[in-house]
Amino acid sequence: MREHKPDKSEISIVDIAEALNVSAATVSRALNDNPRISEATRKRVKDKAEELGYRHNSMASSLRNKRSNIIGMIVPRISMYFHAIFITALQNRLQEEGYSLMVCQSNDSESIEQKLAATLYSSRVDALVVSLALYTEDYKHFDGFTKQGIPLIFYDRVPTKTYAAHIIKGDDYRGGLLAGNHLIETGCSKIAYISGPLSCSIYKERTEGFQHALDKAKIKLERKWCFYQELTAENAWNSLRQIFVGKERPDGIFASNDTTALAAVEFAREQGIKIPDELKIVGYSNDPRASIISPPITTIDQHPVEMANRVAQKLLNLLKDKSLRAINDTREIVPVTLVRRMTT
Amino acid sequence: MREHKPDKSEISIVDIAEALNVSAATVSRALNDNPRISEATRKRVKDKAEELGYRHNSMASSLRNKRSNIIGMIVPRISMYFHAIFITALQNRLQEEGYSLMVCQSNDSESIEQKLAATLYSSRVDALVVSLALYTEDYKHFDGFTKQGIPLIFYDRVPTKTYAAHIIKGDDYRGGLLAGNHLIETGCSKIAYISGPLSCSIYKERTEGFQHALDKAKIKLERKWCFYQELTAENAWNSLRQIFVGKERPDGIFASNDTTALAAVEFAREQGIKIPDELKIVGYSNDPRASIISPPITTIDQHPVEMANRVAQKLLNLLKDKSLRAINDTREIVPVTLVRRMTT
DNA sequence: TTGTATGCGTTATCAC
DNA sequence: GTGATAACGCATACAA
Repeated sequence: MREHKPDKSEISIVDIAEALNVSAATVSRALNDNPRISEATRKRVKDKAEELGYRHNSMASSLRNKRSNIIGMIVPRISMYFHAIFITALQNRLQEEGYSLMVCQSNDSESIEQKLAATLYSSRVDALVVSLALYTEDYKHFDGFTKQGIPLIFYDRVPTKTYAAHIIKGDDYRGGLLAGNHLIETGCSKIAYISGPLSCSIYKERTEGFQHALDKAKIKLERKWCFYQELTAENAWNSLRQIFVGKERPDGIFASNDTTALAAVEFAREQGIKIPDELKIVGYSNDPRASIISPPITTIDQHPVEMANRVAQKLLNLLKDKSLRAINDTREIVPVTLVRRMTT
Repeated sequence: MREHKPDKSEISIVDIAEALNVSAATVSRALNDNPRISEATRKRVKDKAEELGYRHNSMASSLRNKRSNIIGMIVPRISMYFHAIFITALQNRLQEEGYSLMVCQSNDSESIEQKLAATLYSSRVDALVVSLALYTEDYKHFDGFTKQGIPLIFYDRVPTKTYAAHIIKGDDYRGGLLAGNHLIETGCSKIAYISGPLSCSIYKERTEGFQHALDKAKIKLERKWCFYQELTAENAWNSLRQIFVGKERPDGIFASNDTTALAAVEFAREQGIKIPDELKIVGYSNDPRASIISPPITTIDQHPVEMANRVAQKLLNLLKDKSLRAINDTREIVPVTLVRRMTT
């Protein structure tokens, strides 16, 4: 028996039903625009709902429907330009379809990534979109999603080993190749390379493409001029100091992100090294900062919006048609573009 | 009667209970580390849960508890440096306490902001954190939160009119004052001003502080050198062209964000105007781009991390102690700092 | 320390 | 076109 609760402020469909002398089922149907309900009742219900200040309870609804309409997302950091743009584009698209994005940051820590995966897993997200942390080489923490048939999509930084999931990534091999070819074509022969760790797919593939370009031109990549590390400005400066310590100096640098390319330009400025005459630089990502510094930096554009659109499309297909989930290891490659500026 | 479902893959506490010959209540308690349960049972339950691949269902839990452990958030754009840093700091703190952040972007559109507020409202977020869109001057879409006793906190871009909500904001008045004083002290007397629209609290207050500085020095702000508009690079260029169209030129510019200050530096470079000799520039926000351009830009730091920490603290207090919700119109001001660089 | 019973708010199924 | 009912999974009050 329902007791009288004078302070009961939350209105449920039952309250509306009572007020209108109809059943809760009818109210639910009317509110959901179910076609089997008369126009008149629909209106009566909606008006009364408005009047009573009813708000839909998506927890109850989700529990009943077994879907939360929430898409989980794990990214390294939202402050990275590429990811910020990607997230925005994805969010705009998903919002149109009634989904919300729950964006979490791993801060490039594998252990945080694991915790977030667990949390999102029990939060019952309808799908998970991930760009991996820098050193994640084991993907067990995502197994549950696939086992439960929850769509799992990796973008940009994707598994380097075989793993049952959808993958949508940039053409990093080509990016590395373009960068290498471009440096060579503009006359470089002694090239330094500052890369991210090879545990991370994007750096691994950029390295392969870059290496291929050098091999073709029979240019050797000097061991002492190669770095594989987290691409912070500070690390970049340390590497640059090491690279320019001796008499023999490179005439080109491929930096695997723009933060590092930026540091290289600043380093050269400090050292009085002329760009592009004495030193050419190519970065990666087309971060806005790359076009602001003097000289503006030649870089590789990854087309984050297009990548987001492809992820959105894949996601929506998977969400709408469960039968598509039988296949869970598709792979798409998004083209990259070299943007030439004044450092080459 | 429970039917046999061969493909039933989701394990509930009932399944664990049956497997262990205990009640569901016991399982629930064991899983939640309820002290009134024996160590032995707790372990048995947890082991079995692990074995069966049980995952907690937060929808059911939320429905029952009437709390979602989700904090809603509406920001203009996550690609703005200030907001990206703020969000990250807030998220890190809230995660420690078991809350998730649902970050939504208004894209500076009031109508999107309204929709997001409605969605988050029926998503049953436990609290809402908002930085307003550029032209939002009516706050009705947030009324529901306060009515339901859901903590509502505005940060940075806050209501300009009296509104029952918690406010944590930067000292924009002081920021404007500092910028004005600094330009005057470094010798400017003919000052141009490119501001955001005055519908937005931050620009309104920066304008007041700036105006106060000029008044004190008996410097008049020329009508034709004042702009109040969305602070995009494109708008900035248009304004700059208008400002520098005639013979009489300003010797100082206060740009109310760094995007605009950046444009001013580039404009000056294009026009051959010497900075800081012929023209001094002060920006706002301490965006990383401001320190990268040549010459690096003098700007105002808003201390996003400190602001986020204060919001987190306020939020957690409100969440933990419902009695605090009696007061819903507190106000905190976070100090700002002038960062002097080479444009002044 | 554990079990029983109940309800959170919604919606699908079946009946009329 | 509408109603009655059950069930989603969990956690609490109350009993034992």
